[in-house]
Amino acid sequence: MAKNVKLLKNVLQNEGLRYTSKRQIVWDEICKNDDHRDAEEIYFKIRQRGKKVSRATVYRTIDVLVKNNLVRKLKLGDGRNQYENKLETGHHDHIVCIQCGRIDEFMDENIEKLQDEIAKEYQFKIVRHIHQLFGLCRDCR
Amino acid sequence: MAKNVKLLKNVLQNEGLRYTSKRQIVWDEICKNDDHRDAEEIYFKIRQRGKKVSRATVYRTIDVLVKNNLVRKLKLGDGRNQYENKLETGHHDHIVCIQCGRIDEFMDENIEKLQDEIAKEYQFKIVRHIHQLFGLCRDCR
DNA sequence: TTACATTTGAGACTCATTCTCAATAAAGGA
DNA sequence: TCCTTTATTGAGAATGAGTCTCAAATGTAA
Repeated sequence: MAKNVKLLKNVLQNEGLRYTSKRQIVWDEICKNDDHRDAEEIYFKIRQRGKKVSRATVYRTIDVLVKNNLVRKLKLGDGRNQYENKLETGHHDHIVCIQCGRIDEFMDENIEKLQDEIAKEYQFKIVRHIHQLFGLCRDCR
Repeated sequence: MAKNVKLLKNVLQNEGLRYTSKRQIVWDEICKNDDHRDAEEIYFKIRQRGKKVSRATVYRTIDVLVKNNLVRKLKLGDGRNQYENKLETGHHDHIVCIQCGRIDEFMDENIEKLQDEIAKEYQFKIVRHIHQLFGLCRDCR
């Protein structure tokens, strides 16, 4: 957990922000779970654990973490955005079951390369991408 | 334009909905432009042309058109969703400039194939996908 | 510990989209 | 054409995720 403290301190320093207990609580909570959760779930889990951080601070902290690459923001386009920590996980995209909500992760080096080629062809300098497959998982089809 | 009438009538029949002048006005407006526009722009353009369709009806009609594959809904995740008609355009994905908002379209058969393989691997039956590249276009980099 | 600047929380606010429900319009028969 | 029934429409209210406000709380440097 000391690693998480250091990571957060770096990010905050980098942004010219203060290291605070509330921010640490939010970042800790996001690290406690490798799944995808929305801001509300994170907010509630924190309260459930007996700590107090306001919804506004949860959102504000997540923004900083996303901007600084500690957290991945998943816009699935229906309702709330989802968040996951990027601690050990390398880059990946998502495959989502539209029935049960299950989210798996995938990563394909070849697709990444093809993307780079497309960017070159269109003369774009890519800074991020979204690649999401939606369908029915093995249990729902 | 007779084609657009027929297409709409088919979709509405298919959905058990009535063919109405308002719905035709919305669909016509979406067909008049091959770009990506949000609901508000479509709504305003219609009023500008001297026709009257309420915002609610614009949204409701677009939903039907999206559901029935006449319109593609683009969720870029910042503010309003965008829509484009799918008339002559085959399947494609989008490459978006985060500076000027420019949206180009791309399509790569190989990426599509790789997606299919991923779906097979994860035992998903894919019904749709989102693939968006975000970056700086040639004029903004 | 002081002095100052930043952060926090509660709830107001935003804004795209959806909902409500009375008024209007389509469809099919007589 | 004129009803009758049923769906559609519009104006504005409601929704809901996320953002903003500002006074109170907390961090920081000296």
